[in-house]
Amino acid sequence: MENTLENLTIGAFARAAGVGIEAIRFYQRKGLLPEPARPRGGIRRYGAADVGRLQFVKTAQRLGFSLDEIGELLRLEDGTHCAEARALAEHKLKDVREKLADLARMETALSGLVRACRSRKANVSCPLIASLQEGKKPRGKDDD
Amino acid sequence: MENTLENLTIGAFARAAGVGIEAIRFYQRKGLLPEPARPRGGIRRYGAADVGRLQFVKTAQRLGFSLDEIGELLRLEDGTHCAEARALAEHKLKDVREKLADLARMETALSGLVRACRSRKANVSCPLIASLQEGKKPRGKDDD
DNA sequence: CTTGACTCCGTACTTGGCTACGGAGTTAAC
DNA sequence: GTTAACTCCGTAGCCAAGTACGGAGTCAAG
Repeated sequence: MENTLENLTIGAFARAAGVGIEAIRFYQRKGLLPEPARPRGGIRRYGAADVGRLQFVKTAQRLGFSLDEIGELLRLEDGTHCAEARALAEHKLKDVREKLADLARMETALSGLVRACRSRKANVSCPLIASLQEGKKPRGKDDD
Repeated sequence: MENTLENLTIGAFARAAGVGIEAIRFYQRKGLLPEPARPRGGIRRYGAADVGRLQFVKTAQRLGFSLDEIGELLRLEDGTHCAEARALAEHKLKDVREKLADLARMETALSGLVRACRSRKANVSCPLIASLQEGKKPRGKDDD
């Protein structure tokens, strides 16, 4: 049987998404990826939708989400009932927006550094810490 | 000796930044946080700058940076020579901008879901995977 | 119908990032 | 000046996220 985009062996699937076979099996055990049925004891086959799902897992991971959190995001993708979905989505949205704000501040600081480096050819530092402190509440002894 | 914001014991430092004492010592071993000198065999003291640095570590971690990468970011903060800094900063900037783009797409998908949930009170799903696929090169067999 | 590459599945090992433990020393409060 | 809480430092253990291994089964090409 040929190995088209809708008929991938696990090895071709892994190559298509740029991960190892063992990682795929690991994600399946975690419930993040489906385990297609084996035709009468044969081998499982995967399709483009699986590749997309796996790439999403890797992208989300890079954005700082744990596999458990990614599982929650995938439940949203898969469509859950509205009440449940909405609460979860709002929670994730808050998280994503905070990350966006922090990353944007980091972007500003880094691009400032690059610009400074381009003009004056001297020793420069980069106020990364200070830029991320803006917009965070200063911590007191009682706010845990 | 009192425990002011510029004269923190490690315990107060940990509480101020919301982490455990052992984590601080771990970051010190990794070179991410300084180990202040011990006054004639006494105990180390920490200040507000250390708190900021530690909070930066935690924030960056949440944004998907590993401790090694955070070490690189801190080298930028601390000011290295321009040539080196610029290359590193440009590299990190590229990474940050990719993350920003992905997070923004995720934000769009999630806020769309929340909006949909607010209006129709039905079963909805959330095209997270599709939204993140836009702007990614479709993978062929030769582009690794 | 064999051969070589691949799949399946279980188990074990590894790495990154902490967390716990414990004995010896330090400090602050009484 | 003793006591309770805290610090120091080394070592060990833990959890998340994989990675490696290996024997048995499957598949496709010759």
